[in-house]
Amino acid sequence: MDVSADALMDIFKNRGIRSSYTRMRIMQYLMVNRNHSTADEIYGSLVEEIPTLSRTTVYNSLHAFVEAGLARVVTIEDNEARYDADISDHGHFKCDSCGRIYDFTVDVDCIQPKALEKFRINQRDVYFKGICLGCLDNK
Amino acid sequence: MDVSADALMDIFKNRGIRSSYTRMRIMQYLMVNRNHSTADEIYGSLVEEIPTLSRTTVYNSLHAFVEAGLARVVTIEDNEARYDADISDHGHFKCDSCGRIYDFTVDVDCIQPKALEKFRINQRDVYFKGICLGCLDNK
DNA sequence: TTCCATATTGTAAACATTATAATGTAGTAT
DNA sequence: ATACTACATTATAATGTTTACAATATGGAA
Repeated sequence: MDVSADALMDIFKNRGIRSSYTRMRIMQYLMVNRNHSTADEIYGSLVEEIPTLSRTTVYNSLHAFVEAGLARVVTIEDNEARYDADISDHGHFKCDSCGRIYDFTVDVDCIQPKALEKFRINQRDVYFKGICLGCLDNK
Repeated sequence: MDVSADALMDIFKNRGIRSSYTRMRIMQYLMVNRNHSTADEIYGSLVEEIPTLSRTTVYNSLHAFVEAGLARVVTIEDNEARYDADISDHGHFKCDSCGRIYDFTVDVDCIQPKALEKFRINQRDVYFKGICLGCLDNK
């Protein structure tokens, strides 16, 4: 699944954020590597190709994407923020053994807490943890 | 809601972790202040009463509690871990305006993702964000 | 009371993230 | 096309949270 530069420029323009080569490469990375990368993983991969890349730029860009609704932060682990370009409603499962993060579909509408009836809910996150099938089989 | 030292010593003994004054005070703090405190908030409160208290001890104790199943980590925000002595199944709502964290009851059994059918699920977290009623009324 | 495993402490280090100020660039207006 | 302006990028330094480590103190069993 590749993403053309033209398509990205359109997406950025629609969301009101400026296009740049770096920003496009970061967004492409998120869209191609759907592995819920950390900012540092993105930096480490892209700096080989863009030697002048700065960590701050990665953080700035990711924040801009989140603000613009183009990506979500996944805080399933307490010591690092991960980023996900899939903004459709879905949950995340983290395997405590191999560390992989799996997506799964969730009907968030089945969660309608009475305590929040009059609250304005902007974001719903569902995080599960345990052992994935592959790691269970390896024992 | 107060918690006697005797009751706490029993709880610790049942879970196989050693009792100590510091540890009991940290657990009491979590059980009385059900406000999903950060490690630093707990340290800041207790150090007035236990001047020799060390941050490391707070972290160690909290980790021990989580390991023993006496507390849960709430990672609703990406830059800080919060701790919750309420280990019953419930979700967390964070108000983006006032920052308060609300509990709400969730029927987690209504979430049965097919993709995870053969996975072992050990922990389920539901995090919502938005604006709470109080903050909505203040506008 | 003695002893050992473990808890506590202080310091320093690791780690992720943010602040700042100078420089570079995209995109609009001229 | 050119110039201009707002914004993106960069390097460095600082912040904030959490962990590593080694010395000391303590809980609980023998």
